[in-house]
Amino acid sequence: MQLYFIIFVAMSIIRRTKSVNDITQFFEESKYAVSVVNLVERFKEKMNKTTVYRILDKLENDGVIHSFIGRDSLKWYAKCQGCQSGHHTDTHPHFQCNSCGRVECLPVKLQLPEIQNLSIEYAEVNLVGKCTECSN
Amino acid sequence: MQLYFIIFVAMSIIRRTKSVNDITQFFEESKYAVSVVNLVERFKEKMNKTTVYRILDKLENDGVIHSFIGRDSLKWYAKCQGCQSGHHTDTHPHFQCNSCGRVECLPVKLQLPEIQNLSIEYAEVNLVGKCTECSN
DNA sequence: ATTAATTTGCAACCAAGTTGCATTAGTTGT
DNA sequence: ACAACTAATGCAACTTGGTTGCAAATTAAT
Repeated sequence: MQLYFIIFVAMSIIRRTKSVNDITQFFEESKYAVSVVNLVERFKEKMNKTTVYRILDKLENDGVIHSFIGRDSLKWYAKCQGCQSGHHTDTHPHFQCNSCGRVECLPVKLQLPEIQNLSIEYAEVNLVGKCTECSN
Repeated sequence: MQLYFIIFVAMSIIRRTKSVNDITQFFEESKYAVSVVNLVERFKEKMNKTTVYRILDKLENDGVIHSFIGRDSLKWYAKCQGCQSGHHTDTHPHFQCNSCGRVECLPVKLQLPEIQNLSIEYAEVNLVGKCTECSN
């Protein structure tokens, strides 16, 4: 309830388009990462797939969401926590359950290996395995 | 020179098809990972793209090469060191230089984070940055 | 040598993602 | 309130990585 109120206020103040709001709100409420095909399917009644792609690009540039490429070659999106515009420092690992397919962001700091003579700008870490519910 | 001899002997003993040999030999000689588009382009005079895809699948299943998905959504291949058939335990990180585009396997053991209640089967780690030559 | 099994090429297809352009919606100035 | 402008959206066509079905060719088996 509070969440909806906050979203409503944010919508009123920032004044974005209806489409951008729809997708933004979806990410606010979603706990897991979502693939781009899923998003296009999910919003196909409300907007064109081109629009979905464009809004996702925009939201990513604005630091609202971040993306990564899954083992399925698809682009997956999830909301950012602590990412600034154009500077996604929050390169946490992503976990995909190969049983139920669910993808989630892991709240873990990565310790990147120090490689001689290589300057690493960011890391993409995808962990694949079984989630809690599927391993029971 | 020794390398060529070894390849020749291996070719004679294992008796694979010409196409499989061409691609296998390419990976023996190549130091870096190669994208699938590059491979199709590289062998387009010698064989059909369907054949390339099929051989890559086969070689990966046989544990000769391994693949990973790059930030460009493309499938990249590199030769395996110490991978057994169907069991790619050697999940080392891959590094892609975002200046020259070169992709290489890093001979580094990964320390995967222990996540509660998640059983992680494998990890895909892609590091992006600048390589030695490009950072000078 | 004839048959059976594998491999390859080809064309058509599928799906993710992009582009150009016309249309609509939203903003601003007068 | 209306015209003029700007930004957002829809649509269709296109590009590209990847797959599939089937026929032709090559290789292996009897």
